[in-house]
Amino acid sequence: MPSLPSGVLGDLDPTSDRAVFRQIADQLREAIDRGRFKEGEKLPSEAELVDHYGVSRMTVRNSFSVLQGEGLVHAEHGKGVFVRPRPPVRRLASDRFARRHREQGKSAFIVEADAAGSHPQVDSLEVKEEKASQDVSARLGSVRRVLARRRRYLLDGRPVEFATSYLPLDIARGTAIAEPNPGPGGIYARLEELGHRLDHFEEEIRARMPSPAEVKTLRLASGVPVIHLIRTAFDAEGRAVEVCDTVMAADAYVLSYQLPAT
Amino acid sequence: MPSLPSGVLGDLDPTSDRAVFRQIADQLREAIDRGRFKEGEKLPSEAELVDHYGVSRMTVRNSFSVLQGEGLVHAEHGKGVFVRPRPPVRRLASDRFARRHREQGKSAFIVEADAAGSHPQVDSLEVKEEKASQDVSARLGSVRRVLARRRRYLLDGRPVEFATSYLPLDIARGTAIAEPNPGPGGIYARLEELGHRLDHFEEEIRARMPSPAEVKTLRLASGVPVIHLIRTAFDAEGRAVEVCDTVMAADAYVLSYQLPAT
DNA sequence: CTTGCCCACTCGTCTATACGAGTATGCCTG
DNA sequence: CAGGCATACTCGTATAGACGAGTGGGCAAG
Repeated sequence: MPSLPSGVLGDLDPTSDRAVFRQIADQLREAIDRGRFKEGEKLPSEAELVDHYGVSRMTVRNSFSVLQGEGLVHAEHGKGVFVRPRPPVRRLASDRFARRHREQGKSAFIVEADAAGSHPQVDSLEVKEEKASQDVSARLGSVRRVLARRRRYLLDGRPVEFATSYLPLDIARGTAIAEPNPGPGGIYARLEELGHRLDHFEEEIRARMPSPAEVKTLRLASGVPVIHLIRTAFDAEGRAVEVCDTVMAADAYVLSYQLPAT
Repeated sequence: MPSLPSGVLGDLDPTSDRAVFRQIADQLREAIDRGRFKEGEKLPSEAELVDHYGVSRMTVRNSFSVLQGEGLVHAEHGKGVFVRPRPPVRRLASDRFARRHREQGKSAFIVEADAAGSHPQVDSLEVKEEKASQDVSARLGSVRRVLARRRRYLLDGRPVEFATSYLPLDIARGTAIAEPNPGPGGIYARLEELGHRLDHFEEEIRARMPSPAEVKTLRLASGVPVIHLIRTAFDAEGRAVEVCDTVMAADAYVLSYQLPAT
């Protein structure tokens, strides 16, 4: 059995009020923060820590579960526990839907990812008519049924975002918006062609822990929250013409907004 | 020993691949989602679930820890495990720092909370000069030392937000901004009086799990992420005159932005 | 009636053990 | 040399038991 790198981890304080598993978690966390264990690096195995601290295995596992909950480490069955690497972050600027960005052919996601040197993918295309949820109906102004466009975005093979656009049927039915591929500039370009000149967007942002379904869809590690963004697009008459419900892996995004001071 | 409410929780499927503690967590989660256990209500005790499912106590505790990680429940020592109530949410509009909101005497936080019928408090006032962190220095344009204004915001006694404003010394030193109470309209009003007409703000938003220090300061339950917002204020010359670093309890906030479509 | 104590019930921490399953390595066999 | 298997290591799941500590209700003493 390989022994621990000396000096990285200290001893326990038996006189402390702090629970043993918390003390161990504290020491590991500090070692990670100080860079003694680097991103992607393997932590000492459970057995090694059992030997080092003279505690039972469940106590060590308890420590790991604390760090997992904080999103600091992740365990891989059969391999070990590793410092969770910070994935490349996608930056969303508040002007990403401005009209000037809508002229070219490709979607904003593809363009941005290419620019950042990542390999973008969009999958799980589903376009169908369905009953509007209570929330969507309220946002769109009491519509009963809507066109729903679902898709999942991946960067370098990793799912980072899952989004659904909802549009009133009287706007979207029978148009290019109801096609799997709505064409250059996306559905916002199509909306404007159809005479719905976009005036402004409203975005609501929440953060929370993911549901089990979201963990599965976004392949989230434990300890990674999601950013839940709901965007409503309004046309020049003040009518809500689209609601887009987006769930993002929080470790893959920074949202950036520019606001006037007036 | 009180017996379980009948019919709420089913049996285990011994043929399933799914781990027993996950099956139990699934059943509890579903019962909560369906409203069989309401907000604030006590779940069956560990001992009751041990009896009901015929498993060991650690297995039941493991189930609870899954739900705790999802932010669905919280345990209270000596009392039980409860469905976590959703706290009242504070809504932050993107125009909350617009000049027109800056005329009256009280701070935005106090005004909004009063309007919402909550009892607001601001504590942990600390105002001091200090060395700028690398990040703050970069945002403010390579300043070495800054004035830091720290404060914590509470709603109905619960801490919801912890914020630090950083200002270059050449702007803030010796002014009302360096006072614990900067006066009506806050530091933005003072900045404008000092000739720094505010032009626009830039806000960066991240979500992540809290550090242990943040858990303590905001008294966060496990399974509650934080929203990390960094706002930079620019004056009419394009100079960054303030950086405000804010950490919010994610279960207490919805951020709302209004964006032009042009 | 009030005070204070005891006790039952709750979750928190920790030990010791067992077996299963995924991974990687190296050796052995063909 | 190539393939397959044995093995040792990893974490995952589950059991059974022990003691500690916070909470609240009931009972007994004052």
